Amino acid sequence: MPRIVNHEKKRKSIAEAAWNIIKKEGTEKASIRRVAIEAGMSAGALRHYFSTKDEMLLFIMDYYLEEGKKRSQSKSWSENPLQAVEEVLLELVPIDEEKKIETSVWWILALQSLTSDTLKEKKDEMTNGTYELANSMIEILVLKGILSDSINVKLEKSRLAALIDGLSIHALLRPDVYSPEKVKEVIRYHLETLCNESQLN
Amino acid sequence: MPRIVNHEKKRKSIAEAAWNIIKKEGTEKASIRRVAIEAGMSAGALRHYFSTKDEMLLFIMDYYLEEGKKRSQSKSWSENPLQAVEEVLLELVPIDEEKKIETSVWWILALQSLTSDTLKEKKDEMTNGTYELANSMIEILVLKGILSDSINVKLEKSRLAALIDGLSIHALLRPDVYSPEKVKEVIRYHLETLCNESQLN
DNA sequence: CTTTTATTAACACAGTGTGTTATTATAATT
DNA sequence: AATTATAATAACACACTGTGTTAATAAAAG
Repeated sequence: MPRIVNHEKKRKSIAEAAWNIIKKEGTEKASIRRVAIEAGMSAGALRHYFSTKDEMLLFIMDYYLEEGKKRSQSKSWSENPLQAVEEVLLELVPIDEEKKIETSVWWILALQSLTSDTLKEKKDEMTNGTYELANSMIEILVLKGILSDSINVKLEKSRLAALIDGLSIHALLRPDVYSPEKVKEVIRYHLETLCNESQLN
Repeated sequence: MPRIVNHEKKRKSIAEAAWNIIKKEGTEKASIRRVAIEAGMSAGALRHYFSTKDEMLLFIMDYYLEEGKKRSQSKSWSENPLQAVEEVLLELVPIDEEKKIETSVWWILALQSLTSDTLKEKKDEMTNGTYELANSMIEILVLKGILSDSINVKLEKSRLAALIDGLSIHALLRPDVYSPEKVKEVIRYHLETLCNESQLN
């Protein structure tokens, strides 16, 4: 009976409009009204697709995380497991302009999740990503027998996750000190210290 | 000629009022009007001491950083340099409720500094803290001859700073996974890996 | 007692997120 | 083809926000 429009498609187009604003002017400029205008609709119309702002922001993050996943899946990783791990970890760190924006939005949302009720529910889901990926990476290295025997696997997982997110935030806030090259260097250095000397080329 | 009031004292009392709100309800609830009421004055009066909200927030951070410094200066550090370094680093990480609040406000402000013009100027000053402290700690360990010969001092500084801030943010966002004990464990573990085996007790 | 000026209060303004209500448009039913 | 049900949209109202401006108050100095 009703006129039918592709709900999900419209949400995506809204997300893209919002992203354009965020890219240029930051998260807090992406108000519902501004995004609505950018997306070519009224604020009330937008509210029909996202009943709350946090909902919109969450969708945006999910959407762009998906995009990122697709990107990394289509990527071909190195044969050398150590190098492959390094490449995966580099995906988590803002080494180019696009990832910089994604990362800053990400951290802002993550910190907002401490006080916003809407975001609170998704907090763990949001913040778990790096931790799980770090775990996987360590496990891969363990399976491949590359890791030095003296390491504590459990602690290495926690350490790697923290290091990556620390680098992520430093690269964001102090790009002069933590340049993409520097970040890469630190990650490589860290991985090297985990390994048997004999495994290094 | 004019009535005289202690400007700085009033700013501090405002800062404390704001801090009370932030502690209970988060940064974004600390609006000028709310803080003014909490401090027992009108919004216009508050504006006389802080002409902008960012200015107020910056003062609050400075104020509480000073308090933190005083606290750590009055503290007595261990004789064992490795242990002393560990204790200093633990000061940077949200292992108790008070530091949790300080840290979350800190990160929120730091990330806002990416888009807010007022905060932008203070960005480096704000974000440099951990980096410089990490540098000092590594240098102390170098001077004491505790560090293993195989390490790259420069990279270790960057790595430590990133690790500490990463732990800081993880302890904030995932206190279930990164409990105070876990954080301590990771820091200790990291320091141990930097050292000569012979130096460890 | 008057003058001077720091301090305070009271608004106005544009912007925000969030709701509610009315209107439009369209697919299905009669 | 006319009617109807309802998704989609628009247009408000509301209580906030930060930021200004402008007038009133209070107290120290002449």
